[in-house]
Amino acid sequence: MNGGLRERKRAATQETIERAAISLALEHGFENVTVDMICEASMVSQRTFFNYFGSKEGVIIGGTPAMPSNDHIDAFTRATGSNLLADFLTMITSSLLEREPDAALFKDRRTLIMRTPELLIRETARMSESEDQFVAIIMTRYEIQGLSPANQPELEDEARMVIALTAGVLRYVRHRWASSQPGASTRDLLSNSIELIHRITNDHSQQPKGTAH
Amino acid sequence: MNGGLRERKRAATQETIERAAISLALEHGFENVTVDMICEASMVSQRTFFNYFGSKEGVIIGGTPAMPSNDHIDAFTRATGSNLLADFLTMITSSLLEREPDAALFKDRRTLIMRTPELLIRETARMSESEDQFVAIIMTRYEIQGLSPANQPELEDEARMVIALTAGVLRYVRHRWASSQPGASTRDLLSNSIELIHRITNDHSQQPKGTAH
DNA sequence: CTAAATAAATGCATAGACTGCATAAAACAG
DNA sequence: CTGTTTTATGCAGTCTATGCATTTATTTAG
Repeated sequence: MNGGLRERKRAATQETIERAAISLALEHGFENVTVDMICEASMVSQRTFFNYFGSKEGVIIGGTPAMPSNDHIDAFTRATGSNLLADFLTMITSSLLEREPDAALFKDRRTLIMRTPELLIRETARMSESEDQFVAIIMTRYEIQGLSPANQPELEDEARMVIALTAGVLRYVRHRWASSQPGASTRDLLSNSIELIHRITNDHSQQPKGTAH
Repeated sequence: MNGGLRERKRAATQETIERAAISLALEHGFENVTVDMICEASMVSQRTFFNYFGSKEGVIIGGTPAMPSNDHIDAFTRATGSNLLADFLTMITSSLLEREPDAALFKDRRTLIMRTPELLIRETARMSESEDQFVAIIMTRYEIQGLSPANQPELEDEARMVIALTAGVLRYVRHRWASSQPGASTRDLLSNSIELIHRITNDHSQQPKGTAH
């Protein structure tokens, strides 16, 4: 059942189409590439293309919304760290990185997404598509941390705000990813972003930063 | 030149189409309404529809990105308040509210947008479409506040993060708008949201909130 | 190994959003 | 009233996307 011919062929076809699409889009710009062009380059029918990815955008940003693995979720809900936003952001970025094992392809995708408004919009929207699931995950963490279920509504509000903020920050992170050097550490990038947020929300307007530390 | 027949007719046509579109979409759901249906209801050709709004979504969320008025921008750049994020958010929401004088129509739009994922995505994206202009506005404020232009790059980063965060928070605010009662104060909504953000970013995990304060 | 069952790939027809281009109708300026 | 400038429309065509029927390939049961 596993590793059968069918499964392997399916994976191969998917990869062929994806690579063709990314390559074409990098060369001509996403909006100047038609689905037919991608199909011809990857030798499948248009119908097959849509069977795999559902939409033209899907071939770049992924046909199905990315959900963190159970391991990541566990690590998040049980984290002892006190910074909810940082931990959540870490979970999300980890699962994004892990989704694409091929580093070069990962970066090509990022580059493409950042230079194509349409794609960036979609990718950003992905987070809120799964909003309810994320809320559930955050609520689990609250629960494990022993927060009283009494004020569940307030906690849920808080969770939604965390997700909204994360979606915003992710835009920033993606931008950095796309222009990063090979050795760049995502961990550092995240902690810098969190620090930046702190500066902003605790803004005292006087000597906000810059030369500081 | 002003108040001419042409201009008035144009405004009337636009309003007719918008009302027809919103009404139809509220009744049948945005995705079940075709452009042809809107055209028939408002007695214009399809071509005219696209001349006015550019896209099916445009008729709901507005054909052109909303930019705050000069008054709002001035108020923002010269604000003495120390909370950059709060001030920026205030400027944005004010200009959104002011854009639609008809309160009932404003709420219909919000309701529609919140119940239609596709529209919500677009509306959210609107903010980043004008990102560069917003960055410029924020930089002006920094300048007026006497921040050294020496660390301009860092300040620009900070500005972009503020915009990203605002985009996130706006999602939350819109949600509240759509479900709010007539008398609800936007000012209160904003200050509650800001407070929520503070709780999150200063999170101490122990007694984070709920019964507190 | 063969035949039935299952899954995948394809072709075809069609809807619906959107654009370019040419033309007709309306409003305006002098 | 006449020439100019804006709007409105018609029409043909492109492109994404979906439903349905058919063919082809893989798997599994006997």
